[in-house]
Amino acid sequence: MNRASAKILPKTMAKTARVDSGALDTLFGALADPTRRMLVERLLTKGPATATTLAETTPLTRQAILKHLQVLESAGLLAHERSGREVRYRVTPQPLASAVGWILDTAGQWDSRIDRLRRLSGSESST
Amino acid sequence: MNRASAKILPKTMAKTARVDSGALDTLFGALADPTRRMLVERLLTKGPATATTLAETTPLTRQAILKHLQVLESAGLLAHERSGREVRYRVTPQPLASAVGWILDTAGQWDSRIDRLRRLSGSESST
DNA sequence: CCCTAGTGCAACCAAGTGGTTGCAGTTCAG
DNA sequence: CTGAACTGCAACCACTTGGTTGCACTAGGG
Repeated sequence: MNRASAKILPKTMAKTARVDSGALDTLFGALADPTRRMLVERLLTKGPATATTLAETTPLTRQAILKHLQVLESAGLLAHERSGREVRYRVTPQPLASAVGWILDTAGQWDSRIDRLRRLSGSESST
Repeated sequence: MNRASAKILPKTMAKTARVDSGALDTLFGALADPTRRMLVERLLTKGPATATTLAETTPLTRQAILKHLQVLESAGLLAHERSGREVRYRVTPQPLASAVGWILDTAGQWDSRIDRLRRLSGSESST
């Protein structure tokens, strides 16, 4: 998503959601990296943590992790708060709804096999 | 998704979650570009088309569009078929289920606000 | 058969990404 | 106060990415 900023998109998509495409760019872009997804999962399961702490359990340097955290934060998936000399990051998963929104909305243009998608979405923890 | 090699995803994705991270990389990566999302939407709403045709309605060259189509195809979102001297691309949205799967699964780790996500999933196009 | 429309490379380029190292600034503990 | 532990920049590097141009190849149509 390098030279992407304001690209022209057809108005054919005049229906739902419409989280401006830039947001989707950074959102999907943030999600497109395994390290970043790992960080999100980690922060979700083990709670808020600092870049330094997170870096300890990876082969990456603190700075690399920091950059990832910042990418995630700029996508709205994280927030940070300072506590003393530490900076703790936590997940703010709301933007994920935009992603799911776009996907479902888009797939909705499609045939009827969308039903499979819908069912899938609902079968994650129940059946 | 730069240093990530292209992976092929099995069509046996009846089970959503755990789609191996490489597939999610290319999937989210493919979705992280507005031009690419535009192409998917276009192909969905107006049906299959060739790279040349698609390029006519954008400021980009045929080759640029072609590259995007190939990225989408390697993410499993498109398939192409030759017909005479034309090559027609069509959307194969199944992989989107993986994306939704990961998101819902991940967000499921979270609190209970996941409910909002769930509701969103079910309210996009209540046809 | 020859011409044309359409596809398929491959080279090339600028800018973006993921990652590193090094160092300066801050905050807490003795 | 002094030092250790953290955070915050900034420079730098190799590799990817999105895009271009140019040209060879292929399939049909007159």
